[in-house]
Amino acid sequence: MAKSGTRIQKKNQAAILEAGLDVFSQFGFRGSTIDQVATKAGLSKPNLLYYFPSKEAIYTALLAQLLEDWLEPLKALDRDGDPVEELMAYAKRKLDMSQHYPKESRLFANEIIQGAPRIGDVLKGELRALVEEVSDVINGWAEAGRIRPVNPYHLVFTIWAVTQHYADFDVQVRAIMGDVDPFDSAERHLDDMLRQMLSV
Amino acid sequence: MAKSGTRIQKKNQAAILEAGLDVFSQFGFRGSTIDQVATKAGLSKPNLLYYFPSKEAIYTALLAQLLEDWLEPLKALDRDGDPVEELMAYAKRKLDMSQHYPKESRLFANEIIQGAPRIGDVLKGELRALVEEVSDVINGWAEAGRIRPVNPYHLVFTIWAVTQHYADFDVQVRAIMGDVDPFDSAERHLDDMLRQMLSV
Amino acid sequence: MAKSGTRIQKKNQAAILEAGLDVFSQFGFRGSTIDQVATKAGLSKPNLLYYFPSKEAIYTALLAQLLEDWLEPLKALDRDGDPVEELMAYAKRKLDMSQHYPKESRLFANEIIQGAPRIGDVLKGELRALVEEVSDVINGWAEAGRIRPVNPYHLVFTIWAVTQHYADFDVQVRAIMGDVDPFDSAERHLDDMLRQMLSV
Amino acid sequence: MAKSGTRIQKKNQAAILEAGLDVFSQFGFRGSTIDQVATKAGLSKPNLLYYFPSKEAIYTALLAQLLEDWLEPLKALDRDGDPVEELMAYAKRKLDMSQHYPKESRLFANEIIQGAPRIGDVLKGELRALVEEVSDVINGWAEAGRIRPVNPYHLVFTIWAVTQHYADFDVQVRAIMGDVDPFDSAERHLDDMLRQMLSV
DNA sequence: TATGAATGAGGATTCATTCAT
DNA sequence: AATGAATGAATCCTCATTCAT
Repeated sequence: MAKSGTRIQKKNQAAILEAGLDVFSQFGFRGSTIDQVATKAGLSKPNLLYYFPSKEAIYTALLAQLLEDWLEPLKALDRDGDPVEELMAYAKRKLDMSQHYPKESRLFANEIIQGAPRIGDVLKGELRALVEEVSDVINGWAEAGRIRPVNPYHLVFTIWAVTQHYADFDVQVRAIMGDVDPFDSAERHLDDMLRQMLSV
Repeated sequence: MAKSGTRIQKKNQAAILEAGLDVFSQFGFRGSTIDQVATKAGLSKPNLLYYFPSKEAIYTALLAQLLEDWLEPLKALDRDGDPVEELMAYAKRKLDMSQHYPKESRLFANEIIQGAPRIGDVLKGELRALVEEVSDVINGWAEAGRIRPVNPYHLVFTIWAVTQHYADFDVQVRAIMGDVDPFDSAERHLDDMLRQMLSV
Repeated sequence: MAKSGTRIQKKNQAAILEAGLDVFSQFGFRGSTIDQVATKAGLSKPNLLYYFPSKEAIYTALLAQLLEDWLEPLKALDRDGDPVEELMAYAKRKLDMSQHYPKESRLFANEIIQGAPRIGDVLKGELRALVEEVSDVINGWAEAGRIRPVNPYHLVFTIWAVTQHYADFDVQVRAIMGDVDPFDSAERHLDDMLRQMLSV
Repeated sequence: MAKSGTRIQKKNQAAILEAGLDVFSQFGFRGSTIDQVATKAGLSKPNLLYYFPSKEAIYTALLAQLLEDWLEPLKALDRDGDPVEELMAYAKRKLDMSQHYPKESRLFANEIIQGAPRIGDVLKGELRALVEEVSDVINGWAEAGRIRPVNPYHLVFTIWAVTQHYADFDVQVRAIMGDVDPFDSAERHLDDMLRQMLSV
């Protein structure tokens, strides 16, 4: 797919991916042009296409890279830890990602909203399996009486929805909250919400 | 903007708006073509442009129509009703909208994710004012000890995030839950979540 | 070509021709649209096409009507009148036409500049013959010593050029002269010029 | 606006401008198509648009270039020269331009006739100022008794009108004069006319 | 590695004209 | 005599991609 040799190659690839993230996350795949990406990456269009064979290739590379980061926190959930703390830590990590990597979140959101044409398989495969595992863990905790009984799927969706909202709907959130930084108070709210929902 | 006379006009306009909703909600504004909309509406491209002067006009008409429906439930919140019931009813309405009007939700999400270029003003104006009002109501309830103290802004965001997630991330939700209809269990979860968060 | 029956028909035909003159004289044939003409004439597009079968037909009708008015003053030149007075009267009539029918002049100019695709034959036929006649008259006058010897063709061109300039280059003339009405002083200038050129 | 580097760029730009002059001068702005220009320039349409961003840009570039050439002779008028000779030299230069650059003249005429939408400002600014200066010079000459008293504005218009007529109304002039080259006799006529008008 | 040049396939929109009523 | 509806053929312009160097 992408070249992976000298320093300059790596530098340019990184620049392209970063630029691609900027552009694709804002305008979506079809709404973005190679020119935008190339300009932002400081390269000429043909030179950009020397590193990635097509617009699609850049986008796909971004998505692939993104997916790993996306799934990773879920894998870190420890069935032997304290249930409430574990879930709250997971939510916290997701919120941090929304704060520090909002473009990634929006890129992902864009892809899903449009029907996940490029990552549908991952969703139905790896992600589904992962969530199933997590679901088992949560169900185990509930059966053991260590958390309130909850539908594990919807619990996971809730954490995703709430945390990603601050990245994906950033414009709306800030339009409503004005100059107050949403993240200053969001964590507290999330904490409270989960604790209420889960604590026995 | 749009003609508004005879039967055939109304019929075609409606067909165009419906087709536009289909297409725009899936591909976003830039990712959609007039051809797609025209074909789906059963019209030729120039004939479609006989009813709406441009691609943008269709999109704008959809957004405008959508925004009203979007803001309306919030206005229905009754400060003299039972706090928990009022908020749960609101959440329920939002969830119903996600279930029955998922395309509208995705169209809206698309617009917001891309920076709300066309409705930024509404967000900062009418929506912000509305949420501020609601925030006052919620704060009043909390101060009166009728619900647990919560950050009203984040409470509203949470309700939005969770309910809209089922429409906007529909593909992902279904990829994970398989053949089970998410909405069958979502309401129960939402109910439980809000009751835990709010009941004193 | 055009219907010619009832009052209403005549009224509408006249309205169309007048509107066509307005539009065509400003934007040229290709630069004008039937819609512009129809709107200005207070008719619907299809109704306009009920009276004239095509855009071209309106334009042609205008040109034809115009040509007569255009050639007519030349025919009025009287070989038995006073040479200088005759020529000055002719020039005066042309100047008056520029003042009172500038659109007609511009329509004509447009057509000629673009190579006279529609009236080339008239130019090479009727107009040429007319000018030849006039040329004979002028030459006769010169030979009789009643005016200074001049090239009759260029004399005619000069009269055309100078008088039509005030209509065709109206914008430029007014840009340069500011609020002063060019026609107030133009006639005097024209008079002087011709008298100097022609008087023995 | 236009690239300005390598040989091939200069070559293609020149080809485009030349083709644009051909086409625009004949059909006007709206009546011309990019395709016509591209074909005449020996380029594909998108390749043409690689050099100029739009149809308008080509036209504007032509007009800008043209305007300089257009104003220049006027600046050359020398208040310290012999009045009649200076004015006749100016007229001669204008006539030469009509002979050798008729397309430029027609392009200009087209623009003015249609209301000078793109150069109205230049007309009201630079051109007006220039003519005002020239007007002062001519008035000075007249007051000094070195030429007959004339309205300087109309004198200038007359020179413009008569000389440009041979370019702008070329088709008509040739239709009337047949095979005789108008320019062979035009200069003589112009000379005579100005001398009669101006000599004391 | 890098870029200037070129192009085919769209894609939005315009517009003269036709059709049905 | 009039109009609402419809369309095919342009026409301007964009853009991913290729080619030559």
